[in-house]
Amino acid sequence: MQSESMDKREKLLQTALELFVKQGFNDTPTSKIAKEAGIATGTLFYFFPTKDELIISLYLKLKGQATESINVALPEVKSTKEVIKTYYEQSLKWSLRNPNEFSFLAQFSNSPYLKKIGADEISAQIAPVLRHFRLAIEEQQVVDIDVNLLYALISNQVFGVNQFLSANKFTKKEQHNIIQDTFFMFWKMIER
Amino acid sequence: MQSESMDKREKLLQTALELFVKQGFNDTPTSKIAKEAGIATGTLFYFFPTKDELIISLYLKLKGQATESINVALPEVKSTKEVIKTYYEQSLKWSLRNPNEFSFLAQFSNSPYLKKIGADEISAQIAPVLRHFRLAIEEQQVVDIDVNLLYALISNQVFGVNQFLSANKFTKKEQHNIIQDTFFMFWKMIER
DNA sequence: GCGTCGACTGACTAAACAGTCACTTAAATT
DNA sequence: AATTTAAGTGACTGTTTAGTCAGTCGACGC
Repeated sequence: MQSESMDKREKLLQTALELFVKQGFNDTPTSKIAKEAGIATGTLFYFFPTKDELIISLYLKLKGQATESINVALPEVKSTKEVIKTYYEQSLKWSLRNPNEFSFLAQFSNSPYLKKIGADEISAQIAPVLRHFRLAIEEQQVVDIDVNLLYALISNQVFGVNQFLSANKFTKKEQHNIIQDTFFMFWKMIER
Repeated sequence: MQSESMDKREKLLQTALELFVKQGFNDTPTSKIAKEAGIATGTLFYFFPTKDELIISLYLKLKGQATESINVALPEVKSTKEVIKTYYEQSLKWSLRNPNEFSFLAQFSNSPYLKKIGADEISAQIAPVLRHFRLAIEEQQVVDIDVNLLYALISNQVFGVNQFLSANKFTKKEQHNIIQDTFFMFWKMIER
């Protein structure tokens, strides 16, 4: 039956995502998640021992999905500039394709829940990207700044542009142009 | 006694800030806030009819403080570039001087609580800054982009640099240099 | 056709919660 | 001196919450 029936664990995570984004962690009791998902509360705690672990599982799953989706498009063959451009575009496109997921990640990352995750667990995920950035700096293609600062700059520019694009209604074409233009600006900022 | 005894309303907001930043909205009951502040729970609800209103009051107070502290340093006489630079520096310095306040604002802004505030209330607060940015664009000192996009870019770069500076231990001098350098980069990005 | 095992259930409970209310206190007003 | 008013109290309550538990159910080997 695995192929036909919805995996209940997944269904719970999916429902939790929607409710957390809409109502916040505070105002979404586990009972509501289970009810909305059409699953017994006992089942929720069968899969996730506590509400905190449900929230953290959801974060790790979504963070993993985003990272994977972005990294898949980063083949080694491209030039350094192309790698950074691809990272920028893919991050932005993922965030626009998955607004709920992105919103949840932002909410989680800016809450005290973030501290409940091991720092290594985070740095492990961004390590491959940092390697690319480090390379770009060593090749002297890019200004000589701390690689973590570079990472913070690009991430937060992606966040800002997402904010702007989400707050307005643009056509696909307009969106594409804004992404291109803002990357051009970003590159101007960091190129040596 | 007003000058000697701590204003209880203020004391409650102050205590709430610390607990919200440390534990999140979820895990900070009103009873804990009152107890920690050494004030009866009834008094909390005397000043703030609901927990939500306490949270929103705190947000509005802090957002106002930040805005005021930044705007005070924006005299009209300066050149356009100086105005943007001052805005950048002041934002960053306020965030570094007030880490708890900044953390709370980030947590609030990325949570569903934000939607409980009128959009006008927010746009009213950033209006003066946007006027400056609009002027800079009209003067052709800066690339011709939507002023809201410019605002998003500068805000999020401030956020990113704050993240980087907070995550590391720098001397005042190093901090100052990083602020200068990143503004220089930012200006390179947006100058025409 | 018996036993076990993992997925799943939902009524239940103990604790915690936001918010109430009858009351006190102290200062200002009349 | 009497009265009103506003600030402040904390025990209390009805509700909600996260989490439990005794047990159902079908599958699958034996």
